[in-house]
Formats: sequence, structure tokens, C-alpha cells
Amino acid sequence: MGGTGGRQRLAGLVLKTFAKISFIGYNGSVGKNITIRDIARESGVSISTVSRVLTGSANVKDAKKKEILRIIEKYDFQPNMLARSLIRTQTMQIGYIVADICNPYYSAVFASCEKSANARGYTLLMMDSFSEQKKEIELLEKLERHQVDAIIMLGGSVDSNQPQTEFKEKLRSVNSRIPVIITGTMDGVDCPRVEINGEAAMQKLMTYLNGCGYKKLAFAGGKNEVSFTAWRRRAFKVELERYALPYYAQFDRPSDYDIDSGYTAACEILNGQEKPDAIIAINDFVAVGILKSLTEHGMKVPDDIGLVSFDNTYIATLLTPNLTSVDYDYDAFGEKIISLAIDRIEGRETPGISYIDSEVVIRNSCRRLQ
Amino acid sequence: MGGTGGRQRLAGLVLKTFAKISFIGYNGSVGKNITIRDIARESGVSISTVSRVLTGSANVKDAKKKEILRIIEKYDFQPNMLARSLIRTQTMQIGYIVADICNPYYSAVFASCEKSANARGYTLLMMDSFSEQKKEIELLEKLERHQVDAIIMLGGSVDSNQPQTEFKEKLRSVNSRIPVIITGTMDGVDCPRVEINGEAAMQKLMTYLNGCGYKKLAFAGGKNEVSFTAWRRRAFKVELERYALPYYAQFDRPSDYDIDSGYTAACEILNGQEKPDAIIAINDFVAVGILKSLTEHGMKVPDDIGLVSFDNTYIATLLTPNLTSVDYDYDAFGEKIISLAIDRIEGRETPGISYIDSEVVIRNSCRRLQ
DNA sequence: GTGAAAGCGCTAACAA
DNA sequence: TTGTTAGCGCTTTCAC
Repeated sequence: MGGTGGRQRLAGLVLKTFAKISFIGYNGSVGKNITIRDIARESGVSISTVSRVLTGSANVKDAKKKEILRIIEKYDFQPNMLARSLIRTQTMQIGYIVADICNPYYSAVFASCEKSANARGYTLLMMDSFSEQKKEIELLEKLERHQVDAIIMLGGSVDSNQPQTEFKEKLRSVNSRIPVIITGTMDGVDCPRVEINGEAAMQKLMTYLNGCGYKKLAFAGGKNEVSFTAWRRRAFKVELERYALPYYAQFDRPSDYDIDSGYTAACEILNGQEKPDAIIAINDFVAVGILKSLTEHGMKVPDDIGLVSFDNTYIATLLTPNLTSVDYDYDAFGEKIISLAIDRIEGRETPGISYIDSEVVIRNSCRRLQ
Repeated sequence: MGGTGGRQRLAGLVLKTFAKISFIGYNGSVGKNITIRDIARESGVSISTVSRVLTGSANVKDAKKKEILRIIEKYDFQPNMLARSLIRTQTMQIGYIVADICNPYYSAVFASCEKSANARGYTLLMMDSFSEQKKEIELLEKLERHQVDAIIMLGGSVDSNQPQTEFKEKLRSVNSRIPVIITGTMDGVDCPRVEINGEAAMQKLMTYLNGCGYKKLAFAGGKNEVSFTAWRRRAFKVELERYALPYYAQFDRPSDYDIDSGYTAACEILNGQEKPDAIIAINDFVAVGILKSLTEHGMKVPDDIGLVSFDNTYIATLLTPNLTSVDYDYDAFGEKIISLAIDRIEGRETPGISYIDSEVVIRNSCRRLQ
């Protein structure tokens, strides 16, 4: 390549020839990728000395150091991380596969992870799987090609309790070479898992509802194929028993995780003669749909009926009334995920499963019954 | 390194010695990074031949190709992109700096960009600047170190019309080496820009409102330091004149871009004797705050007052009533940004500025006045 | 159709 | 404290 910047190479052979004389590169600047070698030449030292000031790996005489830094500054030189990573066999990058970054729950967790990762010198390489299993497998491969130091997976297959042999096989294979951290309850794969303590969350919520005096509880509770959902449904029943509350089969509705699905579930719940006095939504989106349906049925929240949900995304504060919702400690969530990843990267032992705590954030969608 | 996988290196010298015999690596697997060399050896060919089947750059005899692919499959081998990128001086990665990924507007644009980029063989390297200028500068440097082929910036400094010399200088410097695409209206830097056509958006909205028969319009319109905001405010006044509608200074309020700020602005607007008959919010969050305030003032939307906003994020569909909001063509937005980036990467000419169209999505927050 | 060899930009022994 | 050198894993001439 000689004097040609790499970027110009694409322009083809003709340009390449030009380049040796004077290539007018992108934006009219002289196209030339500065390297450590150029810095060394202009500073009058060897490349190792430049490398030393770049990495701080050894002492360099102050005068030289100053001069080198001056030249680096002069060219706004940034060392090539590809080369560094190649030789260190460490990229300081962590892959991040998420089901849907537009979902506020996932973006909140991501933002928290990004902060924790950055604070520890790592960069996240985030990719959206759109919950497609084929895409998840592709992304695992892509991240491996990019030599990420670890991979984090949120949502999608790792939240499912269906078979999905192909995915598990790939996950196992990748995980044998790169630490993979999953959230969600997928088993049969030897990755550290971070999970919201769903039973505890449901317990806290039910304690609150029982304290309010609600007796006839409905649950728009997500799909049973999603494992965390199945667990919450189980916990819901356990808690009903604990407080000696009746279980109404017609109030226990499966749902998807979006607004429409909440709307439909609420319509079904409100269909019969008997009405619940409070509804639990599996997440804030479902609560939105429920609220719409309630409004259409002429029922006021919280006057006529209580409404609560899980996740406490900012959606809960968007609604009128503001929604009482179960909050997870998102900061701790991200921190836990990242520190697990780094523990694995650095060869430390990690617990097979870690739980994230939750807390009921009380707003205005329930009231104290007499 | 010999037989030791890079990842284990961190464990220190002791392990390194072990490694030569039989290193029990991560998760109990034998730690060894498979390389093209291993594949070549086991397939009985040279590394160039393996490289050829990996890249498809030249013909390889079918029998050999099959055997090589078999061995690749056997080890689930993924070629090291660091090495490939280093030699090709091209990473097929595009850096993406965004002000706040948790904001649904930004996450929608990002998701669209990600799809377009992937479809064209590129990967996005997304980083959150949290709107901090210092962080933005750091991220520009980081992305340059990572040798991204281009950089996209959304929100933060590129949306500001304040001085910010330091940032502009860095941006100019980076942009002389790597194509940088910005959204927003920052000038004085020679980057291709993609912008929502704010005047057209305001025009369409005002045409709609005028058609409904609204006469006394209020505008909770964001900060004037944000340049797209300033443009919209200007357009707002132009449109008032066009339809011969009066301008009420007390109805033209600055705001931030969040719920609370919308709430405050609405309170100020509703403070006086005179009331507007419709309020325009600079984005959906602000509309949420306005709606809260209206509800508290006992005003019903759309019966007593109209409410519209910009951005048409999913928030617009969360509210009751569903919000009429100006939608941008998000698919086209992402596609435009990415294709500009790739045009620049590949050395093609690009327009200095490209506009994105908008469209009023009519829902239930306005009505036709008599 | 294939292999040998040079080298992308950097780090880290090893020598001096 | 510094320079020389051998690679990291791959692609790509160049020669056969």
C-alpha cells in the first residue's frame, strides 16, 4: 500500500497509481493513514518507544515522551485497535444480542450495561435479533468472528422454554470458546444467567395488592412458552393461596406482550358477569392495552378497578393515571451482567445464576379498598 | 502463544506453561483458538487455499473445497475479522453515535439504520453519548481507533446551534479521514447531512389544523439552542401568516423535550384568560406532559382542545386519546443515512443535504370544529 | 488451481 | 531507557 491510505484502496487500481504521487482523498484531504511508524519517524525514535507511550507499558524519557505526544496530537493520531487486538488476542469488546432495542425495557437494560462496561474499559457491540432464532445464530457467529471477549444475550430464544435444538447447540459451541452470559431462564446450557427474581417480584406485588384489600385478581400474563412468564403464573397461584384468595380461571389470561394483546385480554376478562377488582399486567405495554379496554368499558382506574404491571419502564409514568409497576434495579442489573462477563473473561469463578431484586413503585393506579 | 488460546493468556504465566500440555480452558473445553492454519493442516492444503474458499476470491477444486468446508464445519471455525480487516483496511463496520438510545425516536431511527446496514453487509457499532459533548468527542476518537469505515451521528451537538468550537474541530479532523454523516442542522462542517424537512412538516401539520378549523394555536416548541427547533418555530410563524391566523406570544412557549417540560409549558399556556383551541407539541413526550396538564385543568382532548405532536413514536398510540402526530418515513430515514455513508465510503459524490419527508398521522386528538 | 511469501499496524519479548 | 525483531491471523500478489 505504501503511501495510500487503506480507505482509498476501494477506489481501485487507477486511483492506487495516482495515490503514489498525491492522492486527493476523502473531503479533499491528503489521504494517508498515519501509523505508529510515521509518528516514530517524525519523533526520531523507534516504533517500540511510541508504542510504550501509547500503552504506558514502560518508562520513556520525559523529553522523548513529550515530543512523541506532540506529534501524536499534531496528526490527531489514533492507534489502530485491530492491530492491537490482533496481537493481544483481546478486543475489549463485549457482544450484546438483544431481542428488540426499541422496547424500553431492553433499551433500559442496555443503557445500564453500556455504562457499566464503559466504566470498566469495555465497549459493547450491540446487535438486534428481532427475536428471530436464525438471526440469533448468525449474530453469535458474527460476534465470534469479531473476536469479542464475551457475549451477552437478552430476550428471544434464551427466554423461551421450547425445544430449539439448533440454537442451543450453537450456543453451547460458542460458549465453549467465548463466555456467554444470558438473561432469561433457558437451561441445558452452561452459561451464567442473570434473572429477575420473578417469584419475589410477584410476591411483593401480591403483598401490596392484598394490603390494598383487592380480592378478585386477574392476570394478563404473557405466553406460557416464555419461561419467565410461566414462572410468574405459577407464583401468582402460589400467592393467591398464601392470602387465601380465590382463583378464577377466567381471570387468568395468556397474552402477548404488546398493547393490542393487553386490550384483548382485558376484553376477555371483563366479558363475563363477574368482574375482577384489580388486574395484573405482565408488562407495561399490556397494561396500556388493558387501560384502553377499561376506559371503553367505562371503568375508571383506580376508582372502579386497580391496575398494576411489571417492568416499570417510563411508559408507566406516561399513562394517566400513573401506573403502579414493579421496578427492577436496572443499574444493578447492568452492573451484574457486565461484571459476570468480565469475571468469566478473566477466568474467575461465577455463580450459575444471579438474581436481580425488584420493588413495587406505587403510583396512582390502585387505591386502598375499605 | 503456540497452543494457548489468547483468552487464557490473561490467566498468567503459570497457566501458559500448563497450556502446552493440556489446557483446560473456559467451561472445561480444550482452549485453543482455531485458525486458518489449523484448517489448512487438517485439510492437507495451504492456507491460501483455505482463504480462497473463505472469501470465494478464486476457484478451488471441488473436492478440496468440500473437504475444507467439512473441517471448517467440524470446528465451527469463524475467521478472525480483526486480521481480515487489518489487511483489507476495511472493517465493514459503521460507527453510530446517538444522544440517547432509550428515546423511542432515536431507537426507531437506529433500528432502521441497522436493518439497512445489515442488508448491505455492514455492521453498526452503536454508542450512546448521553448528549455530553465530551463524551461525543471521546466516542469519535474511539470509533476512529476501531477503524470504522464511516461514522453516523444523531442528536447532541450536531443538533445544536451553539458555538462548541472544540467539538467542531474534532469533527472536522475525523471527517477528513473517515466519512461522517450527521443528522441535524449543524453547519460549518463539511459532512453530508440528513434532515427531516422541518418546514414541510410544520406546513403539513398547520394545513391539517387549519382544515379542522383551529384558530388559536399554541406551540410548546423546544429550546431555541436546538437548531431544528428554531427552524420549526420560524415555520410556525410563517404558517400562521399564511392562514391569516393570529400569533399569541404567550402561546409560543419554549420547552425541553421531556414530559415534565411539556407539563410546565402547558400550565403556562393555560395560565391566562385567553385559551388556545389547539396545542402543538415539539415531540410526543412533551405532548404527554401537555395532556396531563390539560386533564388537570379539566380540559378534554379533543372535545375542549386539540393536541398534536411531532415524531409519531409509539408513545402516540399509548395515550388516550391516541395522538395525531407527524410521522417521518423511518425506513427511508435509515436507508438514506446508510446509503449516504456507503456512497462516501466507496468514494461516490453525495449531496450536502438530504431531506426526509413527513406525513400527518391522524388519530383522535383533534376534531373538526364548526 | 495451488503454494510461498510479503505484510496490514501493532505489541512484547529480548538485547543492548 | 531504547531499538530490533518476531509474530497476531489473515489476504493477496506472484510464480509455478
